[in-house]
Amino acid sequence: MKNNGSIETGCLHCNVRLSSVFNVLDQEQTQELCAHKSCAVYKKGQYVFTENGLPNGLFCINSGKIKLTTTGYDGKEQILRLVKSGDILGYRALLSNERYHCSAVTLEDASICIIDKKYFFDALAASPKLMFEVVKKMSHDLKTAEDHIVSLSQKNVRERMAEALLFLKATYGFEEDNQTLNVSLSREEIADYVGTSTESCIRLLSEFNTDKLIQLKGKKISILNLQKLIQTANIED
Amino acid sequence: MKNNGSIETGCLHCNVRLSSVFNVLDQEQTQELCAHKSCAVYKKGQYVFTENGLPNGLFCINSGKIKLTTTGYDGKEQILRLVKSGDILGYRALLSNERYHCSAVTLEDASICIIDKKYFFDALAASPKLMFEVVKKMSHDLKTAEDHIVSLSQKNVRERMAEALLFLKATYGFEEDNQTLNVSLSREEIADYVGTSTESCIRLLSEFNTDKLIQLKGKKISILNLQKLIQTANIED
DNA sequence: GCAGAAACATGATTAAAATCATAAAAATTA
DNA sequence: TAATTTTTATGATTTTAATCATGTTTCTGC
Repeated sequence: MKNNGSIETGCLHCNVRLSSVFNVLDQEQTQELCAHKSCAVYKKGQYVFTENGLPNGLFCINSGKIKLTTTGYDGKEQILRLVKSGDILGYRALLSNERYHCSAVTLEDASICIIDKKYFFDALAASPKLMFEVVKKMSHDLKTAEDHIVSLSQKNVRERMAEALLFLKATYGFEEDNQTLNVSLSREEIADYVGTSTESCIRLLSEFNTDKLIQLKGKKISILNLQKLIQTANIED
Repeated sequence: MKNNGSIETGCLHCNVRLSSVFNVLDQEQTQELCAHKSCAVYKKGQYVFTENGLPNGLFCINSGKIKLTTTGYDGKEQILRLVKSGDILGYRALLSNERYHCSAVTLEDASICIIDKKYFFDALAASPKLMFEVVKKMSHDLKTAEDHIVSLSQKNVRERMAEALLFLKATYGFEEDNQTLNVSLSREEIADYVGTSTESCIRLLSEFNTDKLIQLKGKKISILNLQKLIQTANIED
């Protein structure tokens, strides 16, 4: 009885797995993995885990988008990372044996597996390959965070806003029309990523809209002039 | 011929090793390590590695302090991390098989070992314990970076300046007098960490000095009123 | 010890962005 | 569908911090 779930949720048949850190596992290891995970469905806006909580497993996003946020001073939110299907979630606190220092909230309905903590550690110790994959993921997140630091330190709000739109494109890509960002964030959420006030965020997006860099339709943002947006973000000189 | 260096530089007798990621190695592994490292001395202001360079080993700080900086837009420097003896250096690019995305510059004369790349990877694969130590280090650096993001996003320059002084205290500690920060940075370097202009940095430090929060003597900064500095940094409410 | 350069200091001005205020539009719920 | 709340929008004002300008001190090399 290796497979607790239905055939659809079996890891061997999971096409997201192939683009995840678990792609390095062989068939046997994958079945082991499958036996130690459980899957859950989350509604939009639900918490997957919360700040200060203790991790008891590794989350793996099957479908859906998630924001990692932390509550700063005066209760203001800060979006630290954005996560998509195939990504692992909650690995930092788990690996360093600490409490979560941020919360994970779904941006849309999501399906998420949780892999048993003990099994995951054993799997890591048994498979250097898997460990290296996780290290690469963390390394990438560290680089992204440090890029963000430079941006926050040295760029003005307009540049950071343009950069944020490019980041959303890089993270979630476009819809079928090849220009609409495949994620819906409120202006406040965008501001919480960019590090500005909601009003400034609204103002700048309106301005980009007027200047035909982007097109706004409710929460949907389309990139009309990628080249000019890159210029506005002032990426490399 | 296991030991290339003098007895003083042998890893077995290195007291810095015990507070480093390599403390998990046994005697035999430590001798192996010793056979695959070489040690070098750097003068203050020297580059250990530079942005865009290719890593060919892991650096381990024997003595001395190092700043990790990246060149932002308009050539402005950003200090990303501060490194001290016992710390490893240049691990991110090495582990993710990328070029360095920042440069490492010594803040004072330093003695630094470099551990052969191939050996280090083999050692990691052979010792999950060592790997976990490295992962913990990266995890810590990621948390620090994300804390910095929140600070840059949500705090004003005065708060960040106070926070930076507390960070220097946490990183390098005090001198024997138990109040003077055990590191010498120029005002410009502090500004490059805080994310402000050199002038604003100078002004705020003078102000803290006038307000008796700190005492300035050239590059030496003493913390006179820790409690008030914590208040000024607006850490937790 | 001196000359030049770099770092530190401080005032004046300008620019950027936050905050405050108000209102319209959209979404949610009764 | 009407009522209420939330989100988006935009103008006016204030605050913050950058920039510009100038002078002083400290450091460094000869």
